[in-house]
Amino acid sequence: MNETRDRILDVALDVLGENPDAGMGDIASAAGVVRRTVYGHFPSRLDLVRTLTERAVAEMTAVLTDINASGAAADAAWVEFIARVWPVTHRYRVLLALRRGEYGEAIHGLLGPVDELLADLVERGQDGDVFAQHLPAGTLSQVAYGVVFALADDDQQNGTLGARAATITTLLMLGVPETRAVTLVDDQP
Amino acid sequence: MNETRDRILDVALDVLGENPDAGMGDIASAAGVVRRTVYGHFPSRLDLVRTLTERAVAEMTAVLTDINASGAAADAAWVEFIARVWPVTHRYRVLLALRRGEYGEAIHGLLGPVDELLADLVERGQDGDVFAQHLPAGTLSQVAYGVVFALADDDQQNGTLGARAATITTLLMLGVPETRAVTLVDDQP
DNA sequence: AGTACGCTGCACACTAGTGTGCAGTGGAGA
DNA sequence: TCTCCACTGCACACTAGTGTGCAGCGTACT
Repeated sequence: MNETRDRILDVALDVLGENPDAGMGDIASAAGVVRRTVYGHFPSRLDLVRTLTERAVAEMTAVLTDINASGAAADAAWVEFIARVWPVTHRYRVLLALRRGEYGEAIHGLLGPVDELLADLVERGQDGDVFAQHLPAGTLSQVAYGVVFALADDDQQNGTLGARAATITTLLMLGVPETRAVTLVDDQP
Repeated sequence: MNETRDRILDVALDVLGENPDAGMGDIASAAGVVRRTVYGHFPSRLDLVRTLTERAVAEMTAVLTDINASGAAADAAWVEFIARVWPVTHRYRVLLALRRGEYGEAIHGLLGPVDELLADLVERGQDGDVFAQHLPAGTLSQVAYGVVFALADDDQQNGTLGARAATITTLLMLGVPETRAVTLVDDQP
C-alpha cells in the first residue's frame, strides 16, 4: 500500500539529487502525478525533505552502530563502512546539497547523530595512532565523508571501481599509508 | 574611482559566501546602498556573479601559470599553490556553491581554465610517480581542491594553522607519504 | 450497487524575488 | 555658480514558487 507515496519519495531523491532547488511541481511530474497529490502526502516541502533525510540517516546510523559494535580496528572499520554505504551513497548525494540551502538548519540537526558516530570512529583511530592527527576528528571525518559523497556523485555508473578508489582516497587522507590502505581494501570480502 | 562598485563586489563575496541564495536586496543593504544602485552597476544578478567569478579565476590562473612555469616538482608545486591561494581561498569559498545552483552552467564554464591547470599539475605528478594513481587526474584534482575550499570554509579565523593542515591533508590524498608531506610543508619559506 | 478513498484539475491567495522607469536630491568638479 | 552624475526612493510588471479549497472522477473493496 501507499505505493504512490513511496514512488514520490524515490523520485524526489533523484530529482533533488539532480537539482536541489527543484520544486514540488518538478517532483510531482517526475513521479507521474499532479502537484496537488504530493501535497496530499506531504503537507509542505520541508516535510518531504525531512522524510527523505530521516530515511538516509536511519540507514547510515544502522550501519555505523553495527560496525562500532564489532570492535574492529578503526581503519578496518572505515573500510567496512564505505563498502557498506557505497551502494546507496549515490542515491543520497542530495544530502550534501541539503545541508546548505533553504532547510540547512533543520537538516543539519537530523544529520547530527551520523556526524557524531563518524567523528567517534575517527577519534578512535587517532587515539590508536592508526589515523593521523593533522586535523581534529570532527573536521577530518566531515571532510572525508564529504569526499565519499563527491566521488559517488562523480562516479555515474556507481561501479565497484569507484568504491575502491573512494576507500583508498579517504584512507590516505586519514593518514593511513598507501601500502596498508591497499592491503585493507583487498582483504575486503 | 568606482568605489561603490568595488564595495558592492567585496560585500557580495561575503554575503553570497554566507548564503549563495541571497538576493540583490541583501547584497545592496549589506553594501549600505539601495537595491536600485546595484542594478545600476550590474544589469542582472548573473552579471554580478560572473564578475565575481572572473575575478577569482583571474587570480587563481595567475598563480597557477606562474607555478607551472617555475618547473618545480609536482608535490612542491602543489604546496606552493596552496600556500599562495590560501589567504584568499576563504573569500572565494562561494565558488564551491556557485558551481551547483542557478548559474552553475555559466560559472562552470568560467572555471574551466582553472580546472585544466590543476588537472595538468596533478597529471604531471602522477606521470612522475610523485602522486598516486588511484583516481584519474581530473577527478583527483577536483576533489583535492574541493577539500581545500571546505577546510577554508571551516577554518573561520583562516589562520596559518589551517593552511598547514589543508596542505598536509591534500598531499596525503594525492598519495604523498606523510613524512615527505611534512618535510615539504616545513621547507616552505 | 454503494461507498470510501486516492488522484485529478482547476481555482485562488500569498510570498519573494528580478528587472525597469522615472523624478528627485546632493555633492564634486569645471 | 552651474552642471554632471551617482545614488535614492518610489512605482510598476513579471516570474516562479508554495500551500489551500473544492468539485469531480475512477477504481477497488464490501
